Amino acid sequence: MTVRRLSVYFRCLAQLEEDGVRTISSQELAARFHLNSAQVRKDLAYFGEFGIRGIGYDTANLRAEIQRILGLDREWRVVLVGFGNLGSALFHYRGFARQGFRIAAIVDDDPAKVGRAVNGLAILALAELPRVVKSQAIQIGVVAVPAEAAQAVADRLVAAGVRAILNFAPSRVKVPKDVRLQNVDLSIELENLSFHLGQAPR
Amino acid sequence: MTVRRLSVYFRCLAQLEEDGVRTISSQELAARFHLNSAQVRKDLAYFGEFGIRGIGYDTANLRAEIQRILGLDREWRVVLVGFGNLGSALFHYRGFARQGFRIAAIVDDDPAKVGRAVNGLAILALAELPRVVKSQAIQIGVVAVPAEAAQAVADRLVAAGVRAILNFAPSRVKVPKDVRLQNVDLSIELENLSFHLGQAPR
DNA sequence: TAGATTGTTAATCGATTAACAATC
DNA sequence: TAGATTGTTAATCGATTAACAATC
Repeated sequence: MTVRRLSVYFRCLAQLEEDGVRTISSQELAARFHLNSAQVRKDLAYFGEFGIRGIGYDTANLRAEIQRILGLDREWRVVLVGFGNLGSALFHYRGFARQGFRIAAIVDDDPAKVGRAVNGLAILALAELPRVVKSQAIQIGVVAVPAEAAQAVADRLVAAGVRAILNFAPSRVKVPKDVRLQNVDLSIELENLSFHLGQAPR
Repeated sequence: MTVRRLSVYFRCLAQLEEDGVRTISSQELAARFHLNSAQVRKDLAYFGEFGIRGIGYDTANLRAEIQRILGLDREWRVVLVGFGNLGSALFHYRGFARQGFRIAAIVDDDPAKVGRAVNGLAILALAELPRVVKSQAIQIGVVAVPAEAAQAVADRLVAAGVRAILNFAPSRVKVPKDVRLQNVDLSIELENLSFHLGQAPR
């Protein structure tokens, strides 16, 4: 939950920095998100003393600190598994690169796709996974395959040695607990929307 | 938060029903998600008395009740705005239909795309939005355009009369508070992953 | 009736907020 | 020094969990 808020602060600070705002108080920062200023201070103080009493926070400095805390100051090397509609959309999604996620390899089990190149990056066979994870020093596997194939792909990614999996398939997968798993489950978002629409009057 | 858990119960119950399990206790249900049985009972009791003391919950009945609560027993009519990589991926994503989200129209501002048909559904010009929302009785707008265009698209959707917006663009948009907004922000998921990887030892 | 399990009340825990001494 | 704002401790609030009477 704190990380979620740090993400929000980060983007806000980046914007403020662009706008030429040099310092900002917890009060002002909180007001932008309907949050409490004590919460902002507590979130930040947890990671260190970044503020100056009587003044507030140096915008650029705080932005840099949060960037470092979130690990956004470094590059994460990613293998994209599955180059269907979703995989292709993710590959072209600029937000990935913006956050330091570098797609260093693509694999797919469809022989018709293997060998093709997108933006100069060749699509490799699934069997190449262990070799490419090692040679490309890949840390993260992105699963963009159909639900029924997700677990098998996750298993192969873990065996190949990735440290984290970002799962876009609409199914839960299980991984050893030393591997970080992040599910991006669209179903839950849809159900949330559906529920709240159902509650509304009309 | 409760809705999130209801979603999880729902999928679990659907699975149990398929497996032929007739009744399940809060204890058993909780065990599957490392939750507390009191929490399961409380979540469910909030919406009504669905259980039978001494027995547990009827799997099929509870599944149906949650389905109704989540609004998954009805169809939601959707307009997809933007048919780039992301829009195309969402259009072909089977989870949408599975949850009752029926894409009834597609609009895009690229003249090269307007007029094309996908699976028999024509891509319309952005200017058609007010007309199509009305004629197709559309309740939900899905925003799948670049970040810089998201706010303008959201405004047009609201003006056209949708009741909810599902925003996939990597930017926050503002809508009147009688319109339900759900952001699917991949950036936050990436930052979460990045943060936790950064904390891990190696 | 005895055993099991619900729905709900009371106790606990953690997260949010208020208040304030420290200090720029 | 006076005013402002931090970092942090204490108070509050809400959500989770334990306990149990109701009841199948």
